[in-house]
Amino acid sequence: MPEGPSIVILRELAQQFVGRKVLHVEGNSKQDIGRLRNRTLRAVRSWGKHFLLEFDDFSVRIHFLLFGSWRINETKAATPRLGLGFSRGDALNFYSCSVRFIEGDLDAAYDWGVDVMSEAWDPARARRTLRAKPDALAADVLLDQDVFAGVGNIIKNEVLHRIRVHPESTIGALPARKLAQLVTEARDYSFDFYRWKQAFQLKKHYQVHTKTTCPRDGTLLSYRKHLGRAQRRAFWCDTCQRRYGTTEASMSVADGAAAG
DNA sequence: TAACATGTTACGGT
DNA sequence: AACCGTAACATGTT
Repeated sequence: MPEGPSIVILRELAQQFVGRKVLHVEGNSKQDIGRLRNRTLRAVRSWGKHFLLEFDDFSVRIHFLLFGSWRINETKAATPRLGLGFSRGDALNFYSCSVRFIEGDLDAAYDWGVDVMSEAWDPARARRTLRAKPDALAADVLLDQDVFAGVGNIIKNEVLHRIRVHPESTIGALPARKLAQLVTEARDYSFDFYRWKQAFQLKKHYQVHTKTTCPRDGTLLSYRKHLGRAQRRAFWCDTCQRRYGTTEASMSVADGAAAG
C-alpha cells in the first residue's frame, strides 16, 4: 500500500541483492517469471510507485496497487505473486501486486524528471505542465502520476494543508507563488514522509489525513469521501486553506461533514 | 466485525 | 474523441 517514499525505502532495502544471481523463482504471477532463473540482478530502481528490478536485457516492474506488500528474507502466509530466491536462503517476496516485464532500457521507458523522489526531478517542467491545466483541481493534479509520480492520497492531503490551499482550488486561479509552493512541497513533503516512515513515525505526523481537527487553529476539519476527478478522500481546514477559483461541482455538492 | 482504504486499469455509456 | 462512472482486483487495519 505504498506511495513513492515507501518504494524508495524498499529500493534501498533491496540493494543487497544487486549483483547476485536469482537461484529460485516462485509465485502465482501469470507472467513468464521463469525467465528470471539464473539471471543476475543488475540494479534496483524506482519511478514513482513503481519498483524496478533491472536485469541485462529487461526489467521487472512491480506495482503494489492498494493492497500489495513485500517481505525481504521472510515470507508471509500467502503465496507470493513473485518470489526470488538467492544464495544463503535470502529472498525477495512480493504479494498481491502487479508484475510486468519491461523489455530493453529503462531509461527509454521512464521519464525520471516527473518522479518527485528522483535526483532528476524537474520542478520547472512540473510548473509548466500545470500551467497548461488551468481548469484542473489542485487535489487532482497532485495525484496525476504523469506530473507528480509517487504522490498518493496521503501526500496530497498533507501538501495542500501545508501550503494552505483548498483541494478544490483550480490550478489556473493559483498565484504563481502558490503554484511554485505546490510543486516544491510535493517533493519536500515526500522526503519528510520518507524520513518519518523510516522511523516508523509517519502516522503521528499527519496534520489532516484521517484527522478531525486542524493542528493550526483547532477548526473542525472538512472531509469528503470522493473529491475531484480522482474521487479520493480529502481532508482539509476551511479556516486556513484558501479556495482559489470556484467550480460548479464544488459549490453544488454539500456533503462536507466532519471527519472521523 | 464488517467496512474501508496509501491505487490503477478496463470497460461501457454518453 | 473525450470524458465519466463503475467494477474489478485483493488484504491489513480499525
